[in-house]
Amino acid sequence: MTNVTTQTPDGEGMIGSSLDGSLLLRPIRGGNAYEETVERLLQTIRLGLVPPGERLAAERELAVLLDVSRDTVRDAISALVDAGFVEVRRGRYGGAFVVDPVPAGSRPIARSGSTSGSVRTTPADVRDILVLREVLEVGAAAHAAGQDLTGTDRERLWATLNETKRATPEDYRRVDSRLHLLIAEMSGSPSLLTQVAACRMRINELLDDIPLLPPNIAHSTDQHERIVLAILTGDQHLAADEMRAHLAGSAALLRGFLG
Amino acid sequence: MTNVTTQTPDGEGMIGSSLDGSLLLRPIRGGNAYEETVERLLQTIRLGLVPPGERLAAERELAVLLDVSRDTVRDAISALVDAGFVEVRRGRYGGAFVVDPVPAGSRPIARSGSTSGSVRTTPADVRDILVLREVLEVGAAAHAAGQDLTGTDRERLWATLNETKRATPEDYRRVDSRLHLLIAEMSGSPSLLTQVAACRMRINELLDDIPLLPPNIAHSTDQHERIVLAILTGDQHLAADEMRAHLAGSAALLRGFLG
DNA sequence: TTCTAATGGTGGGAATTCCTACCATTAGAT
DNA sequence: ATCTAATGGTAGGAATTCCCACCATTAGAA
Repeated sequence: MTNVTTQTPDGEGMIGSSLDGSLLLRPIRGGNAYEETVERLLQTIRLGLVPPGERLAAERELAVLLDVSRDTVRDAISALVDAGFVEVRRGRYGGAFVVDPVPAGSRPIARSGSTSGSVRTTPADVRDILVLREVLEVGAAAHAAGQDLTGTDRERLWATLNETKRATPEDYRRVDSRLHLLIAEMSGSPSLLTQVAACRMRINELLDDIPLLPPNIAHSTDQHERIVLAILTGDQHLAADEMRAHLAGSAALLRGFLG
Repeated sequence: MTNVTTQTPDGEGMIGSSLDGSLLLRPIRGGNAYEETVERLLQTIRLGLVPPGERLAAERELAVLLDVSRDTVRDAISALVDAGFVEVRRGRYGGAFVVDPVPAGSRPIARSGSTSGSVRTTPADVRDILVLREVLEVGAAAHAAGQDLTGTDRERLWATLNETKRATPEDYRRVDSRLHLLIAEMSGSPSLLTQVAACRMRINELLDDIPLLPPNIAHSTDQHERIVLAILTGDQHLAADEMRAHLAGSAALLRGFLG
């Protein structure tokens, strides 16, 4: 259904099947401005980019950064307050502060006529997102290894790696995300970083449904170290391979539970 | 400036510098719905997904596919008519038909109070998008090579490759895009395909500003053949390497003119 | 011819989003 | 104590976008 180019009077190649217009004719926006703003702010919190106890940027600043009206930002923050993710304090040096600890999974955030009926994730969806993740993160690791990293960047990598080593199980997801995002940042491409973040967000939603075992954590931390070392020594191939191996672990886990 | 987490009262790691919130706090949408709709429709035309003489989907259908009101779709189509890309016919079996031939570059499409002051692309922007493209397309090629392609898929690949061989210079951009998108489709990840398409749209905008020389075309077609062969023989490493080499060409071109 | 169905064209009102001020609160500086 | 500056809170109007219903046109079917 919804076949876009039904008739092909004299179409040049008739390659058709799915390379027709319908490829790019997908939803322009993932929802209204309000929903997307909530999603973005939630990401910065749940990916650990704004740690518990820290403050989000000021409303006016967020409005500029997200290119959205301040009203919309306020609506979004209000939703985050209702959901228990942030607390708002007025006056100078006030703002929206991330609560400590950050509430765990489940995100029933919505407004009145929200038509988002929580679509079920099929095994095909799982495979889809896993392929995308591998492409993005392996590529990011390889490019990070190819960069001429500054001393500061190297220290940040190492420090974040150490954070993952001493992270408690409840903190692990957040710290793990920080490390992966930091690697993506080292690739030198903000767009790539954005894609990795969006992808991890989707993956994290899936991971919320399956248990995280200590043995997995130990193994994962070991792989993190090898990835970081490969990046620091500038070995692009090794960085890619180690990242690929690292991702294969959680991929198998996800496929086992959901695929 | 615009440092989001200015003060760090007791922040856990003070990793701070750029892994703070500002990473994900980038513009939510690339413009208003109207502008994005025009852009998407333009790309389906200029990427050759709806060939000259063919008809775009009906307004009501586009509205559903793009998740935008029909009014906005109509505004966008109206802009395409003004710009000379499509002609509209009424009545049953009517619709918006792509003119033949498709008008060449330059896109002065705009509306009345358009505040989009055509943001200049900086060298950093060029590097950014080029890194993202390499990651996405090299990854797509590698995964395509790793797939167990059906006979039909193999034929489509080969047929599209042959189209690029006999394409005229004016057709080349369109046919080239089709091949690259087909490769992305073969990766088996719809999300990856979408990302590749979006990325190519941005790249094509940049390519519009620089000349396309026949020697480039010949070399490019040669590389296309090697990429397709690597995919068909299931050699993931070779497919990745050939794609990387292929992209390096236009990357150098873009860096030379804009970077 | 006549009818049918798909399609573009039009209009009114609602919802969302944006814009632009201005008010209220608060921590620190003076 | 007072002032300052940054911040959240509020309000009105404008612009954009959406939704829905209905009209006009047209190719093909009956």
